[in-house]
Amino acid sequence: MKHPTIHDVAARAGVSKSLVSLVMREAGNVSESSRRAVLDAARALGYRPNRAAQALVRRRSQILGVLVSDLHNPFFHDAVDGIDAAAVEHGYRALLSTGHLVTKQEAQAIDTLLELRVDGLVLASPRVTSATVAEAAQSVPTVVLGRSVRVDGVDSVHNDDRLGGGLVVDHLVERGHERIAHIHGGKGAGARPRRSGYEAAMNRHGLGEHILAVPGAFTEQGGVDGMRRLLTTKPLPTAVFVANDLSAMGALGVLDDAGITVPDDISVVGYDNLRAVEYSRISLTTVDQPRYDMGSIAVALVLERLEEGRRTDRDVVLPPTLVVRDTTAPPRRRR
Amino acid sequence: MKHPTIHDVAARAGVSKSLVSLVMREAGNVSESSRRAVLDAARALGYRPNRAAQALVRRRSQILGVLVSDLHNPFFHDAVDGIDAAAVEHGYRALLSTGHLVTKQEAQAIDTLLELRVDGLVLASPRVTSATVAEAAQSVPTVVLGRSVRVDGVDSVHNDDRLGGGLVVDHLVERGHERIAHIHGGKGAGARPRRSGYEAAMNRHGLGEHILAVPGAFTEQGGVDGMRRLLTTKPLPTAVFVANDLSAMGALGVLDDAGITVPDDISVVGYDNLRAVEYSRISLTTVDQPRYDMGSIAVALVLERLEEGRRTDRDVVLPPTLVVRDTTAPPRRRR
DNA sequence: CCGGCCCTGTGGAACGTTCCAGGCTGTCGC
DNA sequence: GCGACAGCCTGGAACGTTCCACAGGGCCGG
Repeated sequence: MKHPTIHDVAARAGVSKSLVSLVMREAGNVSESSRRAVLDAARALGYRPNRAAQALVRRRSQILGVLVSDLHNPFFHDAVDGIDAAAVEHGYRALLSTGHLVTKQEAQAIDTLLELRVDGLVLASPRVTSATVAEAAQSVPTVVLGRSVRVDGVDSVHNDDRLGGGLVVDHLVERGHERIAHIHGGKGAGARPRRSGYEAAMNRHGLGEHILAVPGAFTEQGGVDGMRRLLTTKPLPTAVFVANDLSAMGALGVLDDAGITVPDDISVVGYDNLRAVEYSRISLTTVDQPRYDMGSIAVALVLERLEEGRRTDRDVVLPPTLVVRDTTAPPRRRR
Repeated sequence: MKHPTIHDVAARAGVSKSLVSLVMREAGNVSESSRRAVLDAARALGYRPNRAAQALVRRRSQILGVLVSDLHNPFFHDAVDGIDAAAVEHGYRALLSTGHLVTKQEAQAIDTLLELRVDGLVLASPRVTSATVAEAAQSVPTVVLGRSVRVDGVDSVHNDDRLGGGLVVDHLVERGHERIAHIHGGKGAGARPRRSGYEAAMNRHGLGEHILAVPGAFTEQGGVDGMRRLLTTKPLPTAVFVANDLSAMGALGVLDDAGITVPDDISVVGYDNLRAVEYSRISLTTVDQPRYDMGSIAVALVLERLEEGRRTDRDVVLPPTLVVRDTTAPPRRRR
């Protein structure tokens, strides 16, 4: 339980602590014999460099902090894969922390990361206020993933949610739908633009009168609540665009319980293209975002500030793509 | 980008660094006026204590490291919830790292955590060798979650996979099945005992001759491969116990593609009771493990060693429970 | 009025590293 | 034979904290 230090290694190898340091970080100008002696001593003692001490003197920890707002949402898993891979590739390690969708806990998680003096911060769909984000960005390069952000000093990478919302409506209209409703994502990342994309497209198609957006959330429960609400509307919509796949799952469950068949009675579209959704009761039509790439781009953005000294803000927007599967069909002739 | 230090705060507040330290960690014996002055100065400067420096001098970081073998497997999400909650409750923070199911990456992730001098380590279904686990345990209290482990100095918490495997067979036998096959989980955590539970139960029911275990893995792909293999066997089994839910999803997909109806033609049982599985094509019969509790127990085990100085090894085994849903039915009369 | 103690506050050492300035050898060129 | 220089190695300062020993002042009791 007692950690050997560089001094212990030095003593055992019969050299100075400086030499050990030189060997450990593979600096040049060390004789082969000393190198060997040090390495042997280190192995024998089970020496492991203390990153905290290292970070203190170099002012770099080589660690990137990642805040994941909701570990349960598969959207983040691929993003984290991308983050992790990019970080490692550039000699950094990613450390995750989560706030379980609770603002205060998220803020504390960010605090912990910042106190640890991570070199950069990736906030995946954070729920915290932009003031908190701005504050973080003041001490370390920070990028927000999954939502557009207008805070000074903060970069962001996200897909074009507005466009994605439009894509969905276009597809449904093409299939012949007019009464297309939307269960929106509340304060979730990207929820607003998805909704406005929906509304704009509806208007564009001359279906403004059929616009109907009911509240939901980016969780299963959100979809359940939204769909229940929707089922009380007088002429049932013939198609529903649900804010994300997770909530679409919930919505599908409600429809099933109500004996409403998808897509015969009603068409459903989600957003995110989660893998699990392919295996759902019925394969969901959805919108895909390049999650993995978003993760690696986020890291690239952090590194640009960190290593190249960029000071201007960047907002990277990636295009979403429609994935048509089995939950969308033309509407029933008449109801 | 320059982090203010305790000295900066001291200068601004007109006191000594020691006083600032006293105030920041809420030690007693500080006058109200000094406290206020320090707090104001800290706020004005945006001071944030440096955990690395703190950790260096107290030999505690108040951080628990968590290695998650596969972020994509929902099994871990609840476990992490439990870990996080328990950690926070005891004044620690959990930091996650992942190895993406690759042994070497996992080992590196553990290394990073150890170099950071986390106070304890929770390894969730690690893929690394027990030598690596033992090594980690030598420098810090370590508990393995999700698999039983026989390494000295390491605690573990897991469900009784052997019992779970038996539960599944009992259920199927009770429904009238005899040709019950198993797609096992390879080297996955708990895969071996689940398999031996299956085999023992088969023998117990006098169905030893029908034992048929084909290789799989704890991933969707594992289930796909296993089921494809199974479909080539001469008299098709009437029921299949798949090593975990994730692979059961894959297996169900294969059956669907082959035009085989579940549960009419064949019954399927998974393991883990993932939430998504309730919403799958057809609600999966599965075995539930108390994931959240496993997480909090893991933390408790770490803390027992850390704060109470326990030195004996503990192996906590939790009971699994069968969750009967829609993928199991009596076998077809004759085929 | 003095000794002691409590209360508040201070400086310095230590934690485990890195980095800098510099110190030996030994070789080479002239 | 001597200066220069390369190659290898060293001690000490610094990083931002905590903690310890101690200091000054006020107050109390005798």
